[in-house]
Amino acid sequence: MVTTSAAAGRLELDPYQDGCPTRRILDRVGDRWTVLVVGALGERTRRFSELLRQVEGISQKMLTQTLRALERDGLVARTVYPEVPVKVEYRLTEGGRSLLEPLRALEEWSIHHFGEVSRAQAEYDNRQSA
Amino acid sequence: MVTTSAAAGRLELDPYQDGCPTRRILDRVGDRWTVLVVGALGERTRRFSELLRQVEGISQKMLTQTLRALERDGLVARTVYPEVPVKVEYRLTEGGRSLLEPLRALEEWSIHHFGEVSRAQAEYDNRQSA
DNA sequence: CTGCATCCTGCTAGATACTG
DNA sequence: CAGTATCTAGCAGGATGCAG
Repeated sequence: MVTTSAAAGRLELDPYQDGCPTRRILDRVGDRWTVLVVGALGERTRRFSELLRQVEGISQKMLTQTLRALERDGLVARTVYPEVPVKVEYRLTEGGRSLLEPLRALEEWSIHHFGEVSRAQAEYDNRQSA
Repeated sequence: MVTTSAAAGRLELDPYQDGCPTRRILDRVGDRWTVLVVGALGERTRRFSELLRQVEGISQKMLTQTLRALERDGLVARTVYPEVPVKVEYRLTEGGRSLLEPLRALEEWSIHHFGEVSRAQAEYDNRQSA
């Protein structure tokens, strides 16, 4: 892992620029299901059907799509066991595991600030209707 | 993810559960424009038109929408100066600034892993067409 | 079991025009 | 300058059926 000296090298890859390549990454990473699927794979290797059950609300189509994208990005590895019926396992690659940390940070933030945000929303809505 | 030691029996905040409230937060936070707008406000207070210019590619509509959502969440404060023409400034609240860190972590990750991911994609696409 | 193809729908976001 | 309102197109994503 490269250590990140935060503010230093921000100029080369400025995500505020429209064409900036990091935007593509941020888009994928910010995807609703990506976050949850990567999280679900954080603990251990999982089968397709396991993921379908664990990530509540995801459709088969979106799970497939999300996994394919992650595989293409080299963040998830896919292993097919040619049994009958077929068994397919997914696991995070090293890159995928490295993504786990920033995502956990986000999740921690969500949990920690949920109450605060909810209160703010309630107040805001109150002011509006008043 | 929620596997922070104390999280044993907290069904309420399991983001894998469909109804989990943290999902709403993750959804907003993971939003394409939210990340960029919060980032743009990280440095200092900015005016509407400044943001419109800085966050390249965002439409006026989406900027307004994103700012309203952030304001509602209590993450951004809005100040109107009743001059002519009107001047409106946006700044991060304390909560908003606290969000800055996990977002920066994500951005750092994107920058550091961009090359790796690109290579993986190229390889993947090669295998497909072959 | 896993996953692709197809069809169909609702919402999202862009463009445009108008206002305080 | 900083919005709101309306209209529309495109596409994300659900449902279903089929295949390896």
